[in-house]
Amino acid sequence: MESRCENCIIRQFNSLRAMSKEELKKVSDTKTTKKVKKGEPIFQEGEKLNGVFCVRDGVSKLSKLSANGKDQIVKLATKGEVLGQRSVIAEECTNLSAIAVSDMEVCFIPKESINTTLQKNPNFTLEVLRHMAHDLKEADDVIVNMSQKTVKQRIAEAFLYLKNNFGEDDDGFLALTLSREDISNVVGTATESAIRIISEFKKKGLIHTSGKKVGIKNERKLVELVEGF
Amino acid sequence: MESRCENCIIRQFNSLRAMSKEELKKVSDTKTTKKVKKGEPIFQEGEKLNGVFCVRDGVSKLSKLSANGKDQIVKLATKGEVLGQRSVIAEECTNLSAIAVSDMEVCFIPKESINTTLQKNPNFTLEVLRHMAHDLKEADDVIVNMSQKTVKQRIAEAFLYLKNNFGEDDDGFLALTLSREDISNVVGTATESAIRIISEFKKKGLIHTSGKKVGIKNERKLVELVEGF
DNA sequence: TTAAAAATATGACATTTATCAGTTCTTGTT
DNA sequence: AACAAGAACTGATAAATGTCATATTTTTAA
Repeated sequence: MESRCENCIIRQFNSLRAMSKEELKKVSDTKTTKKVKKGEPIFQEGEKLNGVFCVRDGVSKLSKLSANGKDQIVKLATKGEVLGQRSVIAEECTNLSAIAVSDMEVCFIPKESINTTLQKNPNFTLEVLRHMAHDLKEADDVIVNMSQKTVKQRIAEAFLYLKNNFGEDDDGFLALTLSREDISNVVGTATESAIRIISEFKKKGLIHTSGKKVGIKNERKLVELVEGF
Repeated sequence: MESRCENCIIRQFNSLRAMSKEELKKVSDTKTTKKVKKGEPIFQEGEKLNGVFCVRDGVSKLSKLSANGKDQIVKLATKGEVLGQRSVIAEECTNLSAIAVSDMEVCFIPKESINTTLQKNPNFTLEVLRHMAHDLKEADDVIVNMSQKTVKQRIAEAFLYLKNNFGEDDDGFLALTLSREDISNVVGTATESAIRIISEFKKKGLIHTSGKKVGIKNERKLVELVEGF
């Protein structure tokens, strides 16, 4: 059967590729595969995770509830990414919720498999470390964007990000469709403000929309906007 | 002499404690100690680092220049923290500048010592990984604060953070004194806005000031403010 | 298919924050 | 001690963003 980790291509994109044949076999024997419908949670902020989730298909938003009751989306995770790693490694409850933004297929890998490999396979640990170093750098960038760019710039950037990371469909719309609320939670603004700016972008010919779908029409101008004209 | 890593207490607070006796000896033989005056850089954004810096004394701000020419301070690093780890591990140029906020003493450890230990000592790698996992969580929190809290709340939180992490002096002022500009760069706002809010806090009896020094007068109210009453 | 619910959109207005211009206070230097 | 340079501060005003109310469209489910 093709659902053995040893044969899974997804693995090539994450730290699991540093596992040995035997380690992978063990993982494969203990893992379980699970389908998650759009809108359903994979896990919730504050939960104690018994393992990590490897995304085989679909996209998940990683978000954190703020004191004022709004969710802040910290990251969008797609095919190949491993969710819950941070909290399993730090042996803490997770600080983020993971909710499916599209229908998903994820593999659950019990933390024991991860932990014993971390203890025994320095290459694996190093690989995980490198991934986390990368995530940390991205988080730094997000901090700077959040505090130094205007909402308009952040929304423009979000669209460019969606295009670069998830591509476009045949009709030229962004392949990943987010609700206006999700967009506002990515850039950290009020939903109405996001909607207003999206309308403005449309009027100015930077994007085109159809329902909640958004397509990029003038990428150059969007880039200029992000960089401050 | 007491400047050998094996005897350095600072080490207890960071991932170096997971090194073996021999590894520490090697580190100690290759490390160099350096004094950095307040305001001087340890390294600058974009530099390629040939090693990491272990903070023995003093405080450094880690910041990133934004497109609009303002610095965003991402973290304040103090005694025991290791700077430059992320970029050495990811083998990338550093994404942050490190500038001394008070007079400092740091040890430079060449990356070779770090890398060989990462290859050979899984415990060390795991320890570094745990630290980075912690940093990542903190970064997530900062993102949420930046996007969901008002400037007023962020400044209040910054003062509480400074008290909790650096303590107070004998006269009840925060032990770490930051310029108004640095404060504004921590919370991501214009210097004038930060000053205005600090004046307001003073009028309301939440803090007291003397020159650039700030002391917390009513911690409870500050906490309430951060949490949104 | 249609009614109800949810999401999107828009307007009016309040609030927050940035910007610019200028003054006063500190600090370090000679 | 005097002065220059840089911080800190204040006011006036503009710009950005949030909030609330309401209309319209889209989606969902009976």
